[in-house]
Amino acid sequence: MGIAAKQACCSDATEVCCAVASDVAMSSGDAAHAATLFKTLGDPVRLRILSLVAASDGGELCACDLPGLLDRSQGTTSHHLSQLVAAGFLEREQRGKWAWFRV
Amino acid sequence: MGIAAKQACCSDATEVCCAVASDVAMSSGDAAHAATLFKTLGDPVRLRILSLVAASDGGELCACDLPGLLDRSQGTTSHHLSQLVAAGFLEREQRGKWAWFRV
DNA sequence: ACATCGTATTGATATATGTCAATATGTATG
DNA sequence: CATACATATTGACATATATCAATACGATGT
Repeated sequence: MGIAAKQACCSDATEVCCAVASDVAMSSGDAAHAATLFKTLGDPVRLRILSLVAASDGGELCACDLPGLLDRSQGTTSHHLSQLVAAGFLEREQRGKWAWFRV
Repeated sequence: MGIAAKQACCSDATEVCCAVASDVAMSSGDAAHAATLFKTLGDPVRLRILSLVAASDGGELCACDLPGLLDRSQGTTSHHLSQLVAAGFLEREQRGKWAWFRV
């Protein structure tokens, strides 16, 4: 019933004597923001995309290679690329009719 | 159609001259394992639990405080704690009838 | 043993997400 | 302009997940 927090600190003080965990810990907003970043990394296909881009020659990779490398449809790879770009993990550059991505 | 990978490397060599991205990049197994860890962190409630434990006095927190701190039911908080323990982010210790957690 | 309190598990439900097929958009080239 | 090709978007569907209420489990103390 929430006794522990009181026992740990300030149980006998009438004034504020120290910070409690709920004040020091990250806010709900911070947690929500950070969680979206982790969630973006929480898919094996997206992790592999990041790894492939980072390991590619020149640090960039063409979207045209991903369906073959990942064994996923073109639409699916495009979807994952969009998420990685939206989260700021990848940058997109259109060169001719190809789309290139770098970390 | 996957032309870029060939153009980037080895296009005119008959023998192996350098590593291609798909060999250097993380394997599907590695990606799957890492993704499960990120997925565990990809929930705002679990991030807040980790933060609260880390910020708690003595670095440990009683499960009894979480429903109040997180505004979630007892069953839900227990569920998240189990996931964090299973992923190795938290350790659980039973003391009396209370369960205490540390990072 | 019994009653009580804290925690874990189960069942149910709503929402989110990964996936593909199909279609649309856009970019170069005949 | 028309055609072909690369990428993005949409619709549909199956699975995963966060959540709660209810119940089961486990430990304490009377």
